[in-house]
Amino acid sequence: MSRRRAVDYDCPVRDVLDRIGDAWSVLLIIELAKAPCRFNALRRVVDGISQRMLAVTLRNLERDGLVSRTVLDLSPPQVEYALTARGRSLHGTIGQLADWADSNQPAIRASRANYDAAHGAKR
Amino acid sequence: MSRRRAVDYDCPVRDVLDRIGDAWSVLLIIELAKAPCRFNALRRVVDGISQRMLAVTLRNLERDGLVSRTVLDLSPPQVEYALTARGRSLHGTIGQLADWADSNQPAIRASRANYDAAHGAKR
DNA sequence: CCGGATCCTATTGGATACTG
DNA sequence: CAGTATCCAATAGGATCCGG
Repeated sequence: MSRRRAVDYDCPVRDVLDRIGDAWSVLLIIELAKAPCRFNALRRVVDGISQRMLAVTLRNLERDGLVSRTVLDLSPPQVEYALTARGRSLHGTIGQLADWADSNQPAIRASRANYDAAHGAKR
Repeated sequence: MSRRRAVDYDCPVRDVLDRIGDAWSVLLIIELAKAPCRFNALRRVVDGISQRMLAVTLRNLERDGLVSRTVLDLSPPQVEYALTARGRSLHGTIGQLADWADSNQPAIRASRANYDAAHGAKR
């Protein structure tokens, strides 16, 4: 995901962190946690994601067994994406982090402003 | 951190996710959770991190008030890095995720292997 | 010992156009 | 509708050299 490290640190947490780290995965998981959704619907609701990244991210999530992909053979064709049990489980865990983020966001913002003021404003 | 999105999605969780997402921050937090540590000592223990990224990452962590930086005026100079209370708090939350990662790692690995087998092996 | 400044390459990811 | 393929600009990050 991110740059591949020179020495590939074999930490079991890395895989998950890489997935969490990328901007869109989490957004998609959160969105799909609300309800299953189709490709273009996701595209509209996520706002800002490119078609390419949506496809790539969904494929990765599916590959990890976090999201299921169901092709409905209709015309026009439809594909439904939904969280798997594992995906929902991860969503729960992410919730912890989101809570932490929410409650610490103001303090962090403040720290940053403070830091930037102390050191050269725009670094 | 990652690419800046065209439409800057103003989600309070993003900041934290970006920090978590980057490879080294979490590693450093985990390391510093064990004990405060000096620059080059960190460099040795983290293994694979470049001098530049260590400096950059530490600076970001300090900026967010997650890590404290204490200059000991000795010869040779020493700088001690340590988790702040907020840093420790985040470390705790990360623990949740690490646990999830540990217990789901095998299943994820399996899913990937399975997926890769089903679709063109190396995609 | 701690780190900033540079240089340079690999990767990321948006835009666009095309297919089933 | 649901993607894939190609092109290309921007960035991340390693290597290296240097100063405090």
